[in-house]
Amino acid sequence: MTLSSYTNEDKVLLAVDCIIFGFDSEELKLLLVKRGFEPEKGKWSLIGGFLKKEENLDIAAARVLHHLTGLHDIYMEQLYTHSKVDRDPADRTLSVAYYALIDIAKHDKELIKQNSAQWFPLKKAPELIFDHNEMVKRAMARLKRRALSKPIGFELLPEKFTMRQLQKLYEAILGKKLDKRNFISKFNSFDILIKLDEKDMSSSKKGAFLFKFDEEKYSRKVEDGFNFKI
Amino acid sequence: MTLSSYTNEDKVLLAVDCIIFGFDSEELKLLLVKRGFEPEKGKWSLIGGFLKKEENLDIAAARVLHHLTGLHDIYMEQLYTHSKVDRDPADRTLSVAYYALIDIAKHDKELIKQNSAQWFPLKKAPELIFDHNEMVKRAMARLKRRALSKPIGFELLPEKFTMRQLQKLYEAILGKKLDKRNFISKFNSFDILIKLDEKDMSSSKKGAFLFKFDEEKYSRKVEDGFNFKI
DNA sequence: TAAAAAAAGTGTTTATTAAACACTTAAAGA
DNA sequence: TCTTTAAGTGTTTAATAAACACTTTTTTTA
Repeated sequence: MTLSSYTNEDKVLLAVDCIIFGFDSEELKLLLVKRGFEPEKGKWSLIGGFLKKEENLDIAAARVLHHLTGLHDIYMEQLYTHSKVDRDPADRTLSVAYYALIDIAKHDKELIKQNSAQWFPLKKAPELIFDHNEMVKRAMARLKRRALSKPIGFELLPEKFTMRQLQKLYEAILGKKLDKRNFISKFNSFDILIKLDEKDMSSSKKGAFLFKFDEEKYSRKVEDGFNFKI
Repeated sequence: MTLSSYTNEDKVLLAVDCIIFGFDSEELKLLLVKRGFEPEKGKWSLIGGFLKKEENLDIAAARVLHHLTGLHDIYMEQLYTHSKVDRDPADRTLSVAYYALIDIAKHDKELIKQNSAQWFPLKKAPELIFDHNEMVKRAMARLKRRALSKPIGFELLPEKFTMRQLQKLYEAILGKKLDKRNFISKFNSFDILIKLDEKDMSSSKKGAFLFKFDEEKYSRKVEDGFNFKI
């Protein structure tokens, strides 16, 4: 077989942009950077970078995220490829949006400061460059959808968490208040949490039991086709 | 503001590949082409083409589809961007998968013959080149998901259809038998069908009433946030 | 040291939705 | 006129979702 090459076709620049979500026990946050180069220098932006020849997109997105936060092995998912012809005034560039869920306590605070990055509550995030606002909107919609069908939220929580934190997180993602008793009994029916003997004393006098996610039970249930619909 | 250009970054070829679904009253079908050039010449493939500098992806996908079928204004949706480094042995190429839903009766039969394209029942489709099998799998999953949350199926049916055809379509998409009475009462509860005075006599002696989709009512319900969950 | 405050924890009832189920009707063809 | 074939039509039961309020524990304060 002869390998011909597609010599007469147009080539384009391909960027990846990451919508990085965090959660601080109260609200969802977004990690943004102040752009250090033209065009749109000084404005807020998602973190991004260009795909290199020897990478696939997942690798490129992980590299970009690692570069900003120092974190490895982060939950990321490809969202959508944005291609409006004039989306970047500097050059014909397409961008593949990825979203990432990280435990807000874990990233390298020095590193993000060096990169002039900053956490913003989702509702108070500034206007972003190019089509980044649309990317965030899409990411939010996907996150909501995922949260309703699998227990994705654990990526955003510390290893040990209280039921209240878990509920607050779901409330933040879904954008509505949930009933405490219904939420807990729903979640208990999944049977994927381990109740610890420890209590978290930071938010009440009585203290609240800590739980952790039982990855093993979870994987088994996924294999069995269990439905985690909230 | 000075527009700098990203001069040192790698550029890549970007293809679009279309998963084209049709429905023939019995089963879902896929429109495939026999590839006329190397690499993998003579094997079956999704239809595809390269993104041109002056197009966005939606336009490119529509162009590719129109070129094969002669059809305009087809329901298409971007699915996923495939980026494995060696996915195309000829050149470093990424591909954005789109899926399309068309009324199998409408396309230009001559044109597809000229392009050595052919309809295959989904279950009897041949092995495809590159990562096209994976693309089809993803498309099928998306179609299933969409069918459960909005009445997407009308794109696959002729303008007038019987309730039986509609049910068969959903059965084909969801991959399971549905109860006739439950299906009809569910669909009636959406209140987006117009019952015509005509009957289709082709499949029974009694004849079955024809219906058509009420786009106007549907749009109003979408605006009101109505949930079309099957 | 008793009362107030503050969040944790815990079940039951009711409403809604989904699933299971079978006979009658209409018309053509033998 | 009897047989055949698919169309058409409601009700009952099961499962899931939603609504709902009081008790417990411990610290702080009067």
